[in-house]
Amino acid sequence: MTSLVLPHRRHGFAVTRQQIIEAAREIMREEGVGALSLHEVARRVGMKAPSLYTYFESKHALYDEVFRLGMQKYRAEVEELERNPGDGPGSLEASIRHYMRFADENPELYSLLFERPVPGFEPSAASMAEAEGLLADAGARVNALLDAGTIRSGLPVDQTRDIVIVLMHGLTSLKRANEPEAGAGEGRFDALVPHIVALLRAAWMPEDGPVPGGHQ
Amino acid sequence: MTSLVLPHRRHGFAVTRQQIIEAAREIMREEGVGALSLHEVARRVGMKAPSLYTYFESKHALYDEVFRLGMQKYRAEVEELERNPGDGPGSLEASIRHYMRFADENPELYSLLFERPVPGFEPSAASMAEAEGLLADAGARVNALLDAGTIRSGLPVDQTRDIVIVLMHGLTSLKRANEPEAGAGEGRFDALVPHIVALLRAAWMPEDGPVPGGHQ
DNA sequence: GTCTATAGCTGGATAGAC
DNA sequence: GTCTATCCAGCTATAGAC
Repeated sequence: MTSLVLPHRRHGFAVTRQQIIEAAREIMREEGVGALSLHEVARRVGMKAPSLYTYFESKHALYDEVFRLGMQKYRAEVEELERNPGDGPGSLEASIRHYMRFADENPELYSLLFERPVPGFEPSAASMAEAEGLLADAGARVNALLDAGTIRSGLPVDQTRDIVIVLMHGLTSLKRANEPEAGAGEGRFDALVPHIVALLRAAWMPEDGPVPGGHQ
Repeated sequence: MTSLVLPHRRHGFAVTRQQIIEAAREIMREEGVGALSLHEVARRVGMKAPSLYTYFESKHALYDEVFRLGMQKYRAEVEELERNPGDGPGSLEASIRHYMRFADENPELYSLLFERPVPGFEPSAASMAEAEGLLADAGARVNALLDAGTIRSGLPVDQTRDIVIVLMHGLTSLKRANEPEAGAGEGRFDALVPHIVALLRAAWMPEDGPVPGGHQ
């Protein structure tokens, strides 16, 4: 159980590293993901830029760590969300709203994770593993919704999952581009969420039609 | 009919201006929209950077012109597409595929127009007018699809239009982030297009169910 | 672990000669 | 309309003293 990893010293190293990451996220949030600058990071943590190289090999390595931690954070939130039971339409709506809220609360993470706005930045293998885990999580989630009859598609799980992701991502991306000032739950695109849940519920279900109030 | 606008001289001014715009698009395509640099533009058109200020007031003004012309180009393509008749599912599928193809052929325009990746860049009033015209076009288009019974939503036209846009944009944005190398028509997300058309066709239509082959 | 110094490059924009 | 010169600033990254 001996720690093979941080902190190297009594506590300073890991703490400083965390501060650097926080400062980097702050800059990305304020100036855009592509505007990250090591000089500016250093300024904000009270250092000179070269000192940062003690903590990260390069600017890309800093991006990569923010990416990896961002994926972990999103996955942890989803896990927490699923601690509440439910396969019904309410839980699907909650998942979509959570995705939108995550983008609202962590725009710099949303952009870095799901929009890939930094040309030349490719996530490391470790980071990609997180991303693939997220996709697998989503597949399992959609599978449960299909089993419960909350959504019907007549398609393989993977394609159904992709349609759900397309809707979540389309809503969020358009909201951010067209209504960046609208808060969580506000605006044209948030208003569509219940209708989109109904759409997924009604699809390919000619026999009985949508059941707006039903739960299973 | 006397030209109130370019060219000021026999022909040189407008030509050079066009070359500058082309070079700018080229850079944005290669390096990312945010990486546009006037020095690099000048290099490519065989000038020095200060000379560009004869043609554009600032870097933002150049962005704005690319934005405006990009909107015009997309709208013109849509108009051309609609020259072929049709309110059926085939024409909806064609519209979605056109959106994806536009992003594939003009990634720098797609990003600039629909993703807003340049912090601090706000389109001018003239450019916003183009953007609003595009939204109106889309509304009219969706209205025709509703009238023809190709899609059914039980929602106001504006919300139906927004759902269609969400789907088109979600498909395209995810494809670009996750499968940037896939060509037009290729990949997981392109494969979803027919299913999404069927989804919009089947929605809120409990009486008769989807009619995959039907046209009106 | 942090610093100074520096290399070596990039950028947007303006003034003023021609 | 294009240029040179310049201003002033930014940046990533490395070398090496302390």
